[in-house]
Amino acid sequence: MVVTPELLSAFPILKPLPRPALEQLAEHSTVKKFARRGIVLTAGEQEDSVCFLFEGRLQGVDFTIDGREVGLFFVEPGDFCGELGLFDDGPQSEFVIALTAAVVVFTPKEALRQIMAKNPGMLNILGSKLAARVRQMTFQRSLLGLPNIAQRVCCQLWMLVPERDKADGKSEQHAANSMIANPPTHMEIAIMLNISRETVTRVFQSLQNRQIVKRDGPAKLLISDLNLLKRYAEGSDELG
Amino acid sequence: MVVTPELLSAFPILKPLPRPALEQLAEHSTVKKFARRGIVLTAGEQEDSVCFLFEGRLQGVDFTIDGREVGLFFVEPGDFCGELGLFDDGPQSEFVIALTAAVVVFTPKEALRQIMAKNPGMLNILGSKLAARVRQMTFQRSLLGLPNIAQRVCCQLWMLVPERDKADGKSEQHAANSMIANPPTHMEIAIMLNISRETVTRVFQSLQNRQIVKRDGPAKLLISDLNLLKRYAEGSDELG
DNA sequence: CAATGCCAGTGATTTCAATCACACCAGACT
DNA sequence: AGTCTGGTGTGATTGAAATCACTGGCATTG
Repeated sequence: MVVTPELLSAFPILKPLPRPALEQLAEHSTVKKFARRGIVLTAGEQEDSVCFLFEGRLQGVDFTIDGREVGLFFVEPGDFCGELGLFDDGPQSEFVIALTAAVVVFTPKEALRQIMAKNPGMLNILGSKLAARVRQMTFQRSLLGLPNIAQRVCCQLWMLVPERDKADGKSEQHAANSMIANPPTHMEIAIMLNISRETVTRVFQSLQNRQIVKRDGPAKLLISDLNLLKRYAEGSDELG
Repeated sequence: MVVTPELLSAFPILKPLPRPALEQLAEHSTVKKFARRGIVLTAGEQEDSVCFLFEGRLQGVDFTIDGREVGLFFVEPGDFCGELGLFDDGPQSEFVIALTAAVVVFTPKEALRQIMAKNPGMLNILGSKLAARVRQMTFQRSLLGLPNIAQRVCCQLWMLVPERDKADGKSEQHAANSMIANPPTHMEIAIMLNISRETVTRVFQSLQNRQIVKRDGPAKLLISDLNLLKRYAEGSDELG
């Protein structure tokens, strides 16, 4: 499928690039569609592309020595993954799989490297992205230290709330609400948090009983009370 | 205290730098000594130096929302930390504390940035270091997925074995041995692995009973049988 | 249309590490 | 010497989450 410069400029990191650079990138990029469970990047492989997610949701996963699946991060539309290879020529550090049907733009590392070399702004942006990744991993690790499992789930849920809704309702009196599109399955959340699928289910039940979240079909999770969710995430309140 | 170019060139990443660059860095660098438990870098602060560890052992730590300490990584002599700030101007992502008395060289970010800009080799090296950091965090995360706690401890222990000794004894028949200088306390290992201090103690007892490790004063931990330790780490054998 | 597979929900049971509550030891300090 | 402190060693108890073993719903597919 053809990739246009316009498509690329839909991604925040690429947006500031000059038109010729975008054209150059577009020329070498390809779009690929993945079905649920499709493997986008393979750990250990010498992947030669960076993946920009246009639609859907991806998850970085790894496996323990004894074969258990471990969830590392989620990738939301507009974000990208596989950027580690831009900085060294090591292997891809983890698997990236599609949690939902997904549309991904593959841009060769080499093309991006050339842009990076010419374009110090780009270098900075990619550098801060990598730094952000480290910060995010650090946060995720600190989640695992929480002894209260329900709090862990609430934190993870909070992170899935769209950014624009988070600020909402700070001053407002009524219960601010939001929606998570294509939410991960209980299992997918479980491996992120090092807990069992059943435990995630039970926490969700508890949240539903308290009218804090609500399922709306398989592709939508409504958050009825953002403030309350946040309180649970922060530990100000405890889920019995 | 005065920092000489020779001192700096003791660090693998700085070694390939041309002499003038080293001189420039040395001029702006300072040495600082820390006592055990000293705080080298503070999370949230806008730290303006990269820390090269000359002697001792450091640990990156974070805290959960409810105040528990979480161990992130160890820093060994010859390695460095606080490099995230080279790539963006965000705050230091975690605390770094001295586990033993330590000698640390502080080199201002600005000086390093200048070198980086002039010196594409340096950029690559720092880039791959950051990439290595991500890989290392990914691995550490996967450790936490191990259901067998003893195995976790053995993996962590294995990672503390000096690199040069690891290859050893692959072909040899006799039990290859090694030594970990200034090993972390049980508590410090515990927070890395999300387990309690007592549990670490019990695993160590078990390892000592099997003559796999042996204390030699507080500053030395002897590994009497590297191969066996590795087998436990890999899960080929189980510690009752 | 069965038929299959995947996801979610739920009770019963088990297990195993956290916690608590100590004792002990070595080194630092007075 | 005496006293503190920080690290370690150990047993008893307990509690919370994993596991097991199901049910049932919904969607895809032959």
